[in-house]
Amino acid sequence: MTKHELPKAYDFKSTESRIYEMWEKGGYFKPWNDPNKPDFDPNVKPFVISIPPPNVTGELHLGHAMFVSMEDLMIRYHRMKGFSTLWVPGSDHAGIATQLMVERHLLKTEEVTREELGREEFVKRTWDWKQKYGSMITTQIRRLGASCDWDRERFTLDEGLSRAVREAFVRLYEKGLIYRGPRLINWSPGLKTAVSDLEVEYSEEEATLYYFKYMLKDSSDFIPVATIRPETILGDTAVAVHPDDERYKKFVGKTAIVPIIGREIPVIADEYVSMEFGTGALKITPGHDPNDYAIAQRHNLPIISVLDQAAKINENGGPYQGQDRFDARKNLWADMKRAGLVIKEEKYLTTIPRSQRGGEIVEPMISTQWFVKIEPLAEAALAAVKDGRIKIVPERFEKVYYNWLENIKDWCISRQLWWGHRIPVWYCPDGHMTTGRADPTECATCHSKDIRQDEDVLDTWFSSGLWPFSTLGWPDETPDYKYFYPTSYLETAYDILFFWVARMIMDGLEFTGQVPFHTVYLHGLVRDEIGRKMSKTYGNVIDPLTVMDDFGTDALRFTLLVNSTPGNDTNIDLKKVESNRNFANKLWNAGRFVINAIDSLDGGSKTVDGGGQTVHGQPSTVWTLADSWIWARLEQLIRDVERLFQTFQYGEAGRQIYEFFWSDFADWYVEIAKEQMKREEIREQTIETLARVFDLSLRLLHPFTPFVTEEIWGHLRNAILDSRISNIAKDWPEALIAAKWPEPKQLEGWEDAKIADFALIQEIVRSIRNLRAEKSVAPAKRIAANFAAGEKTALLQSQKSVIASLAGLDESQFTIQDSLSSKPKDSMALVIGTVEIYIPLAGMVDLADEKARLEKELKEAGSQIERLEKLLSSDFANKAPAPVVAKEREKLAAFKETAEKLKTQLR
RNA sequence: GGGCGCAUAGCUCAGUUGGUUAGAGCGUCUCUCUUACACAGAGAAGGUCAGGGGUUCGAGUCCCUUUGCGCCCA
Repeated sequence: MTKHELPKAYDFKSTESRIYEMWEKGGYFKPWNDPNKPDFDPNVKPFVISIPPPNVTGELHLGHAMFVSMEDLMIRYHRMKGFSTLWVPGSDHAGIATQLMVERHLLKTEEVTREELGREEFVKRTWDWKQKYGSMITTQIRRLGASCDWDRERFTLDEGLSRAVREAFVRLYEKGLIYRGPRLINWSPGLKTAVSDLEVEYSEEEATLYYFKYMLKDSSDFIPVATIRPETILGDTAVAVHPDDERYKKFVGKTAIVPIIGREIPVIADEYVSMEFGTGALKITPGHDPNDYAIAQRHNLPIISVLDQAAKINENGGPYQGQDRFDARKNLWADMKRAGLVIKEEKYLTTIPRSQRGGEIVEPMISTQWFVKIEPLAEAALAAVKDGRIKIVPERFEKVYYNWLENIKDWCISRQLWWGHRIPVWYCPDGHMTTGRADPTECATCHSKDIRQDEDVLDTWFSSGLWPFSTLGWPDETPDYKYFYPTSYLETAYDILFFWVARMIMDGLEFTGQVPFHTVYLHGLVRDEIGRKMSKTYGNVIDPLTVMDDFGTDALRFTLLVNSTPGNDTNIDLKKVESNRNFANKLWNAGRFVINAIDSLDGGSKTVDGGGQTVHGQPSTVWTLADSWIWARLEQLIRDVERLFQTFQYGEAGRQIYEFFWSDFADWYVEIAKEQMKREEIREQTIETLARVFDLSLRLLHPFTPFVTEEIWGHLRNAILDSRISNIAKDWPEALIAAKWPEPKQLEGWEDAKIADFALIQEIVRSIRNLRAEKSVAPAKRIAANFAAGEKTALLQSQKSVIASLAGLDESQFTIQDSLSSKPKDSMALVIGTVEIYIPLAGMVDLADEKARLEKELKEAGSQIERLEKLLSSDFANKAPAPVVAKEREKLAAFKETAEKLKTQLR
């Protein structure tokens, strides 16, 4: 009976929540150097990430799972490296999404609209909703293992953050960078609000192109015109043709008649008109088209709006007033047909602007809105990346970022919603505007007491843009702000580079004078197993909660982290998650083995270490080849992982750790350790090596798979502390989350030789196993073998029991000699480099088969020799670096020897 | 129209200072419940690295180009 018995399979269900609670209660998520505490040291370097705030009413999806996994990895790594690490959590109020959700809910449960409730009551109800459901998303984020400092959780509508929004607005206003006015904006008729350019998506769709006659006044002449949206004819204020167009030149300056409603409008000439497209003539509707709007500005044309807020025809639409935009289209067209104005209709592929939320067709409309004059901010933001103060990973997104900022347009920040930060501007009856950090009681211009606040709220992104500093206390110079700002990394998906990242950079520079972070890491989008976007219509949505239920959080995290590369989309396949659950189980079971081994040590205190070379503090004077090899491999791994982490190649790092753990540690070292533990003189050092290598492996894996590593590490630590080798864990903290990250060491010079020697042992073992499988030797059957090992005799002698146990050889019938006087009878021969192996398998040796097998190998060796001789006699030998050439020469020599041995066999 | 990405084993993907007959997981085929693990172990099959050209002693990797797919911006 062992002291620390563990179940046979890792049970993530009973582990994850317990571990998370332990971390959180233990204060491990908090920065160890806290500026609000008396022992604070301002010289300690912090590492800070602010979470991309999810919608407060959102539900966890794989996008969240991705960013949480990635950021938690970054945070845990830096925490283990000793940084005073802070991950600031929180959520945003998601104006449109939340308002819609609450509206729907109210309609369903109470059958009331928000208009019926009134603004104040509706906002109150929305807060109630937020109180009730607002913690759902953060609870789900916790489930992913997020090691955020929850005491510093923020919400964009909190008092502090609202004050930051107010401060930002007022500063911009006072600087003249915020203005209000009628402009052509994108109007969402369903939501009845303006949306920004970024919130409009364009999709290629089949539409109808309507051709009709624009009749000229007092004439039977007409100009043929085509349009996608006939209802906008009602708002036409000109017909435009190209100045060089021979067909229409003569009409320029004449008057055209708007169909049905009969308004007189000019025929103008403008170079913008394409002579090739459509009929070559353009109707100009400045109130409902951005290009027409620009033309109207040039020609001083009047602007007529024909749609109301619900996209119904307004009073300017004559007989069509009150009709929905699409009904009006049909009706007007029918009327025109009757009037003989219609030429034809044809199918036409065009881009249709749709609302990012809801998908309805967005209408360009003239509307009075608030805007941020963005150019000065954009210039500063551009410079910050260009001069390297901010680095974007992967680099190619810098170009995308430049392109956007160089062509940026003013940002429409007002929304006709109730849920959000109300615009802090008050109007008096004379139309004077008053703003300020505190609510005004009178008009600043005329001192009228009759003032009312603007009805609109700010775009949610206006507040998220302040996130990295507003969450730390800005505009106050709080201890947190002073110490933790600027933050370190900003990690998010590339699809919100413009929405959020660019705006944070602009705002950070404008309001704090500093870049808000020095590195932007962008991950890709998560798609389904064949690369499709997840959507409810496809029915291919994978719910991360279900995945965690089925395979555990670690498996999901590892899958997302290891199967993705920076900036590239990743397909999630449940098969992969399953295999990563198996990996967690592998860790668990390797842990059980190591812990059993530790428990099996006799009591009493450990004897004093010998001197000599050490690796990670362990004496190496009596190391076996396997011991040296696993250390060399582990040190190599630590160096590689460090390099990969520094260059943001987290996926590759994870793969390498996985590979090391499964293939090197579990498949080879553990198997050899079983043999070594039978030898009393090296038993303890073997167990120590198992414990130390396992410990370091868990540390490396912890940022990827925090739960299983924490759990098994805790058991490991207890087992070690209860054993005679307790000294190796004497400096370990109580939890892995707080353990020190393995630091890379310089090579000591012995490593390559040990790795090469071990590779020979592996090759020999594999060859024998292969032969056994080919010849269907029963797995349990111990067989005899005779080695002629030449210069490798001493090495192989020292590894005799290792080879025997791994290859299933009978040690009493296993000889290793320099050479054999004669080739053993009835044996099969294997040649590995200079080593010849004879396996006597009486009755199973078919001479013809045997000959064919050896000839095949000889042929292979021959072709290698040919290739290498050709290579080495080419320019390669002169121009390639010496070590590379030497390596190839060695290979050639080895193949030559193999070929010689094979030839002897065949004689 | 401008920009970017991808194309490697049946499938999904790694492969980042170019180093020499390419790796993983899953799937497939043998064998084994060997005292950590069948969520496992051992073995095997499977690729002209999309096509063409170039640079180089050497190209999956760098350059040009063609084709196909995807994304972003206008």
